[in-house]
Amino acid sequence: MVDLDLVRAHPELFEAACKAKNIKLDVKAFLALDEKRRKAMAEVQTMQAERNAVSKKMPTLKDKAEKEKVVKEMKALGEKLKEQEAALAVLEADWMNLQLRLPGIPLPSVPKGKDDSENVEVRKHGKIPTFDFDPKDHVALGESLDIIDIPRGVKIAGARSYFLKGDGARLEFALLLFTLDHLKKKGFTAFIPPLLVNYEAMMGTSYFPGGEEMAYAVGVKKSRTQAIESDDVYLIGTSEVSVTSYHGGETLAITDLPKRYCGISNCFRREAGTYGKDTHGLYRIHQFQKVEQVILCENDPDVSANMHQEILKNAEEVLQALKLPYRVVDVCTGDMGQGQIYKNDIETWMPSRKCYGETHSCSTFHDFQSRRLNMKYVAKDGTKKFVHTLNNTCIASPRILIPILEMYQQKDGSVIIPEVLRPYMGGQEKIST
RNA sequence: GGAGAGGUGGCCGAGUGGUCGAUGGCGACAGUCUUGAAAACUGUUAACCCCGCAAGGGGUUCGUGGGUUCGAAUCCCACCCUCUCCGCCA
Repeated sequence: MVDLDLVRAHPELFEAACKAKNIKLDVKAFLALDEKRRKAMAEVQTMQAERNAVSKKMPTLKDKAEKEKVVKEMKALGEKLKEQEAALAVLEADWMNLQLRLPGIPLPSVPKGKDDSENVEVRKHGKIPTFDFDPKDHVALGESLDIIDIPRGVKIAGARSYFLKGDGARLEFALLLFTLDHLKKKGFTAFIPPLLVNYEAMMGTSYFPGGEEMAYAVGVKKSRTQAIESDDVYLIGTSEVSVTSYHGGETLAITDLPKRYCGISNCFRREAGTYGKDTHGLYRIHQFQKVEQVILCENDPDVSANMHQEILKNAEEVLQALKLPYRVVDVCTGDMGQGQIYKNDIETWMPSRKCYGETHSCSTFHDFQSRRLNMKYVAKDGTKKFVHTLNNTCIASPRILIPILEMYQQKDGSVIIPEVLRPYMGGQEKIST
């Protein structure tokens, strides 16, 4: 959600943002509707004012004939009002639908571009490895070590499904726990959040409206064997949804800020519209586990910019501890989400793909989400302001298993366990057949 | 799943058809008193939206949505949520 006064005063900013982000939205049409809506509101409110004034007088009317006359008039007014209110409700619904699709305006520093091919590399870390043997990819490694079973995952759950098994399952939890401990040292509070959330949480974090087909809705209308009522809850695609919504509707004290939160959760993604894309292995799947950093801070661009760097650094430190080569990119306008105004991806080197693959995504929203979530704080001057929100992945598995397995594989087909993870695996040093 | 109770302002709680955005209390804020504080006393104290440069005016909101009515916190219907008891269960 955006500042409507700003839209009215400077529609061109939002038109430019729509164009840059490839959002099909007619800002002028929205403003025309906004005008129409306000006109209709004025009419309705005038009628309501009259009704209220007469109603207030009603008990004082003693004369029976006069009273009857007034009642008759009010009845007519009431009917007309009902019609106008219904018409206004239609306008409001259309208005809201457009209003929720207005984009956050990218910061001036964000590179212009149409899609991820135009993201701009900021820095690289680590050395791209060479192997003195014929390296396997993570699928082959997972299969030979019996730690990943994709065919059986597909058998029971369909495409993009998998089992992690044995040391594969343990390795994932080691990664998650290591990351949680890392963030604990950085002052983050961990959350195991609801995985099923209501529409408001999806809307508040700006996944809805627009991203409905990306989320699993729970309670199918009809199964093969029986009709089931929908529960109107949705499986989160990231704990950002639950954790950012945690203080929704609240007014925080400035001394409470910044909030450094992290959610650990399963994440569910329908991956609609990605048919045929990244079908191999564990890169793009329907379910995974993630530790996500979430920040709520003051409504100050400098403060949130610093927080952005802080959570970016936290994630980089995890990759450095795992000794994985990665690069950081500035995400271009065309590859940003509706609400994001600045975004970095971290891409980790994946030997089998012979390229860097996105493993982290660090986003600044300013007050875009907090306006939707109605999440404020009392500023130094005593006024209430919307907080700034940010979030970044800290680790997401099993996608991160791709570089780990592939980078740490040995000639004999075994995989060395990264040193920092060994304490979380009972001191185990390698996975072998 | 069965039975019952309930959802009112920052909090507690009154309010069963009209001068009710809502008595009272607590809290918070300001003032009087005090060397200072406490106590006491006095006053102020909701959010959102629309019009307006402003002063100000108007509207909406008593869980949510619908209905009855000239008029709804109050009556009717549906739904959501909370609590208590019983059953079932990780």
